[in-house]
Amino acid sequence: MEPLSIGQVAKQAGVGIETLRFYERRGLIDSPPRKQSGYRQYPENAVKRVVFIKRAKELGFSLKEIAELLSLRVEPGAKCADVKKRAEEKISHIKDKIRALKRMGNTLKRLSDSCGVKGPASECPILEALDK
Amino acid sequence: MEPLSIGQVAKQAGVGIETLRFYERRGLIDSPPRKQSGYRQYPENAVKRVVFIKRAKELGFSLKEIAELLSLRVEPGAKCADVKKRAEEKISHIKDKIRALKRMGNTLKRLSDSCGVKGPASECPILEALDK
DNA sequence: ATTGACACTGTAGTATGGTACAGGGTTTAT
DNA sequence: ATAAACCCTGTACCATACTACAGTGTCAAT
Repeated sequence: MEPLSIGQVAKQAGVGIETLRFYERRGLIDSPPRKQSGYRQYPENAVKRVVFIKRAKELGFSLKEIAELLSLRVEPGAKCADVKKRAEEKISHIKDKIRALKRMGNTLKRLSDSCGVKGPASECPILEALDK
Repeated sequence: MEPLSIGQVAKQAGVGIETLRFYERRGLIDSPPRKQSGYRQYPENAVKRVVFIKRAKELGFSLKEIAELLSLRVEPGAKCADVKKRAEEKISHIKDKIRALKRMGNTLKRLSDSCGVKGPASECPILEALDK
């Protein structure tokens, strides 16, 4: 399999070239081998890794958290149990996030439902509720 | 009613003094009148305004969005429906996030459940799945 | 009157997650 | 061979939402 240039990885993963170099500096992707010219030569699975990062970001994980998730597979002495433990921590973290978002959503929904559509904003129950 | 000092407003609203000056620069709170000394003299309702900002932030609005929300109250022609529409947009974003998090949580859970505890991480099904 | 707490402006720094050059060298296609 | 397209490092910059000074002036209590 032909190694990929940074531009090819960027294009396939749907991110900018600068973003890849940024992720590399942050340790989210491995420093790939270089050509004699210094050009990066990415293995094919680099694209998958970047897509994973993108997805995790969309789910609200910070880059730091994503680095932790990714480090699960790199640590040489890591036992499967360790990985499982981290995964479970993440699951609980995800549940907390869902709960917080649900609270937020419910509050907004309650307000929105109580909102008529004709009055001036000065009588809007959303604004009034927030004003208390 | 006695006007409030910036420190009093900060304390009552539960924010830092610097935050108030920052909000003032951003146009989220009105520039209050000043004493001859230059000290800010806030009307009592300044506290409510800051609490409004705090709550809206907790509901996931950015300061920019909050400024827009606040401006709706001031614009004479603003309809309650406009505010409702913005709230509903927020609700839909929140729902998307929850759905995505649930997917990720389920994926992690499935992996975690299939994970033994004795093997080295290199054979861990979680890690293998992340690589896909 | 003097001390300590409080306030002022202006500037700079923090963290997060990138994005945009400048000033080079390299590859590829014609 | 030469031009376009690509890549390199390093640094600086963007928005967001604060937070922390430095250097100075003011207010309240004793």
